[in-house]
Amino acid sequence: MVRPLSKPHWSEVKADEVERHVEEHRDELPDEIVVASGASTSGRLHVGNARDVFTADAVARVLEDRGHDVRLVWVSDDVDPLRRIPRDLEDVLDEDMLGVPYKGIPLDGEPFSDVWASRFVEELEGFGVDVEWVSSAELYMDRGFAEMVRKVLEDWKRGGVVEEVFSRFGLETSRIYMPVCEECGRIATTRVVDVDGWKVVYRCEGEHEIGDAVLRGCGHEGEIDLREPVEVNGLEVPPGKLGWKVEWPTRWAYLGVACEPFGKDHYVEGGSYDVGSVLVEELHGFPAPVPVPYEWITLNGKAMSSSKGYYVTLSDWAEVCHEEVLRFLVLKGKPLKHLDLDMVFGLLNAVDEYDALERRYFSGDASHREKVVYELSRVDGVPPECPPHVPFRFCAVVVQVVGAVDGLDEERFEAAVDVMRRAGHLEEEPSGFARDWLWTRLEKAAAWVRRYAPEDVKFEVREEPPEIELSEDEIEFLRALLERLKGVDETDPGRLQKAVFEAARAVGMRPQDAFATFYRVVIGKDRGPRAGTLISAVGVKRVSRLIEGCLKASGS
RNA sequence: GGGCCGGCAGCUCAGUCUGGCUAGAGCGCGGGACUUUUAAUCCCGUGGUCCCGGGUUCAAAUCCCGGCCGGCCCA
Repeated sequence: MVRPLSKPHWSEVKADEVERHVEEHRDELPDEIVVASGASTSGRLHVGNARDVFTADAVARVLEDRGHDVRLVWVSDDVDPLRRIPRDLEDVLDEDMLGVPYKGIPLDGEPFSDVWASRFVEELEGFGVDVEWVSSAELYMDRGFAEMVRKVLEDWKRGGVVEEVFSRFGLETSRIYMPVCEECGRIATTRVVDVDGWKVVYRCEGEHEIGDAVLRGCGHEGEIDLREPVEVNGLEVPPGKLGWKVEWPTRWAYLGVACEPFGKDHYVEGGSYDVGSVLVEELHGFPAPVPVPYEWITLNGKAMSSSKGYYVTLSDWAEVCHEEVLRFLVLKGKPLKHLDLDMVFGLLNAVDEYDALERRYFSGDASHREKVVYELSRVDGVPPECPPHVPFRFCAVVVQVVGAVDGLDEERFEAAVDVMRRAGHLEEEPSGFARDWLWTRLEKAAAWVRRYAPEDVKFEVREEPPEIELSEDEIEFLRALLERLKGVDETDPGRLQKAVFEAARAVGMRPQDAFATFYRVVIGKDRGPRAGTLISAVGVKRVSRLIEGCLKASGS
């Protein structure tokens, strides 16, 4: 047995599987390999929804690299009934929107679901994912899909495959199709009474638990045509939708899906993938796609939820960190691994880890699997050179030192580069790509400081000398420090660090007390970034001015 | 009741699919650079019942069977 030189990444293993699948079902599948992903558009879409897409994108990218034509589609589930009013929209949406399909809920004149979907698709572009957005509502309004729906309902009416498969799994078929009530606009309260060709007779009645509410049917009895949209709140919505367990397989067959990632909740015995796989084969004569079940992304250990307003969006992430780092976090581990997001220290560690990987990639020390992870993490291909990895957490200090937390300009950028240079983080003068890269990192670090940095790592260098009460020792210490700062090379943080320490020793003060005094004078806190680095960054002149001013203002 | 996933260093995990070098990394911890507070940097060091039991094998963290514990999901 020859030991393989390097092991494949999970995306490659999946791609192998998809290739075999496509080979085996050449007659039933389209020429282009369709990799599907999707989400329910019931509210703002977040990084949890992005795992689905990144996972699909990874498999798609590998297949593309192998020379296949691939379609990456993303389906927005927008005909589902609204279960609860999202927290961010409590003031905007009315209770009577509950039970109405998302597509029929207006938000600034646009369907509620399209607002979320289009925003998400746009965000995905920024993360290097180009999806073909397919709206479920539009599918239902498509003639070809409507024909498949009719086929399903006819089969159901005569007690065919659907009934047989459902009962095999111990499931009921009573809610196999949900018409939209033309009277009240809700989809959650209707029942099919009869099916006849394109016509579906329904009644809006009974009590239905949905979310935390109980909805009562309006009593309307009507008839819809599977080909004709219905108007709800001035918006055009499909006449109804299939129950999820039939809708999914029907969609696979219609779109020709060969591979699809989905949340692990669907991947259980008797769950929707299980039932769907059997249905799609027996009803539509189409092979079930290669499944890629994945775990949820949690935020500080808790599930993200758009309806509860507890989430991080792709835009949130991109504001405070590199897009690649999120892709990296999602793609490095197998899809079924838990991934817990922590926007504070977890984020800093993730950037370090990503930087280290990037360095190995460029030095040629990366294993095969690492190379794949790195390349899959990239938004826009491999950069022309290895970026100048000034640690992200150091950048978070630097932006505060140069006063760029609220915005970066040329002058502050130069000051920041100066600090990095003195701190020994730059091997050569950054230009072109390296410069742009540093600019981006500094901007993101600044945003991170604004939004996520804990209080104890935040600080601001004083503009004016403070008036504070100083003990004799402290006065002595500050004078000694001032003296020592005079001749010191300000580009040498180590030397400056020593100067503080020597000054403390000269007056017999405990170093930690001396340092605390120093920080109080310069940044108004008891602690701060390493003193030498701070003085070097701020400049001896400015520090001296603060100390002198403070001594004067404090009456010494 | 069933399913999926996980269990390896103090912590978070990689390695398990495809059995094979001495079981790794980061963080932590100890020490040093520097008599120093800090999620600044570098260096050195520390750290293990790979959940338990059995089986297969020349060889098991890895494969098989049976348990235990935890998380999640379906019903």
